[in-house]
Amino acid sequence: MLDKFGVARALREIGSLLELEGENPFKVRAYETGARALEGLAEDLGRLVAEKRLTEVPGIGEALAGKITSLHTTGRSDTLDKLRARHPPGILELLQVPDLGPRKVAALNAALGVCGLADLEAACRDGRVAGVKGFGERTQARILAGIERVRAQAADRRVLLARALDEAEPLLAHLRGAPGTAAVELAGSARRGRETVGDLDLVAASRDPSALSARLGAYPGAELLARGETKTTARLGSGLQVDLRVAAPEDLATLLHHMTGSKAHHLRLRGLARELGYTLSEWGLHRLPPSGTDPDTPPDPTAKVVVESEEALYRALGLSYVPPELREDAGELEAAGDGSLPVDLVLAEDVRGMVHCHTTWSDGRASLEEMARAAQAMGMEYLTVTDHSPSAGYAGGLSLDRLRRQWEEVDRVQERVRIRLLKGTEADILEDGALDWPDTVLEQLEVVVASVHSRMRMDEEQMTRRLVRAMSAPVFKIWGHGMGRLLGEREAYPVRVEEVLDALAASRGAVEVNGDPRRLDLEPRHLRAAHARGIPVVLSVDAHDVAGLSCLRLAALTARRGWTRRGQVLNTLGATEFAAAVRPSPPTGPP
DNA sequence: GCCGTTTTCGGCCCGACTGTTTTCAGTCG
Repeated sequence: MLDKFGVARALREIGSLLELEGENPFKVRAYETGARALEGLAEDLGRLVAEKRLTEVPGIGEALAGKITSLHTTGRSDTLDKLRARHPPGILELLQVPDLGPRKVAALNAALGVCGLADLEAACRDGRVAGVKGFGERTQARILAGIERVRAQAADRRVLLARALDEAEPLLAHLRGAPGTAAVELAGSARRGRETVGDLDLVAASRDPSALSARLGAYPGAELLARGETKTTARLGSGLQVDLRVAAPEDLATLLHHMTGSKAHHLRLRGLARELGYTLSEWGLHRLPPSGTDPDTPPDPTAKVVVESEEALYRALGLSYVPPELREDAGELEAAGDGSLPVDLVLAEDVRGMVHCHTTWSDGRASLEEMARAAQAMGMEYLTVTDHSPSAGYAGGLSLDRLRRQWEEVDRVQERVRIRLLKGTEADILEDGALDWPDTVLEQLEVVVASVHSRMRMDEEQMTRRLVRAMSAPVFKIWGHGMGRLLGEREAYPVRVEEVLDALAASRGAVEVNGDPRRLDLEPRHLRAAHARGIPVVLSVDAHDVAGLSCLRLAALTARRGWTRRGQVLNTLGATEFAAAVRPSPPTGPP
């Protein structure tokens, strides 16, 4: 019995092992496509299997449906069992070594019998790899270095988006100073706002590529790893890798688009281009020669279509513009084709109030007044003061007595600042799903964020019940950092999100997009599930100091990835409207 | 292995860079 992620893993393993055997690359890709289709499944896998409707899913045909059914119901597949029997167990980890693909792994295994990282390392150290046909001393040294990196990366592979953006900014400024350079832009997963980033992808428009790569090499701490005519790779002092691609100014738009990805989005887009009689690459959009033309005929220089911008590229393919944050092949191309893609995705600039702020009253490091003045200086119209509640003892949670005294300070500070301060709390969701303030207190507050901070190792059933109860509370509450994940440190807790969202939709409340660089929670797919239920959203900073207020941009990127529109975000409202929208006390109905 | 207004076969995205070659295969993104 495997869930959809387990089945997807098994399909990828089949694909990798087939690749190792030199199987048709398109067949190999079909397994990857199938795995992706499963992971993105909106419907329950069990139901699709039971109703024999798997082949209705694009990318899944008869053959994959059979294997998926077997893997889902029995946890096994004959194909996978046979493949595993033919290969030593450690062979797949060799594919993780940079510059080692299926062909080379197969060659090394055949010649030297290596079947694991330790084997391969030993073979490099005593020089046996260099003796294999197709390999040499340099390759052997690269493999050895690659093994080191695989091991290092196993601990800490990707960096947080916030860090990648912080590193990109001064580097971009540095490169823009290179002679003959018209533009340097950030691309890659950082531009798409992915929560973690493997490397920085930069693109540039320049008539003098070598000046630009020299400039990259001269960046303090940078080390050039590869340097070609149009592509340069470097490692920054921090260890972060940078890929810089250079094109002539007229090719910048297609290069930027290419390097922004995602790969899945590109695959679909290129297929679409081909259907319309074009071929798309980083070097532009070209009309295909008429079918039947000898493939060795040199390309027709007039076949190139002028593409001035990414917008123009999508337009040429009959699509509305797809912003970078949406380019994940998660339905955006279908929506861009039929005009249903949202055009008013929220921007950080749309936000008028800072939500979810801590102060020295609990575990914040800045005073209430410092936070208020900093938010005011950023142009904000209001700030919610949401310090921790009584059971958050570890975080200096407020007692009722201290909460009342905090209100007095809020009133005092309010007289000295223009920005409106809203009295709130970040209430703990207790083990049984109750909030840790009585309703009588909650109803006197102006904002309630409700979050889980303890007992996170419950099973899925318990956690779902707990959160369903919390989200069903009669007060209006904002579900704080919904899944409790800490990127690279702690997994999200197991919970049936959709049931929790159903409860929230039936009650009164909103979901938060938490901009803490380690959280970025709820994540995009769950945001889309919230939108589908009409649940409003707040972009929040969860700030514990003045610098934390700048997390707003990360919250906005994450919200955009979740297809969040401006009108769905409560803190794009003015202070009075926002306060009315989130007021915890239930509206007084007719008698 | 999947797919179909080119529809049950014959396609399937495309180019840069490296190393070991001596004309190209493999890998990567």
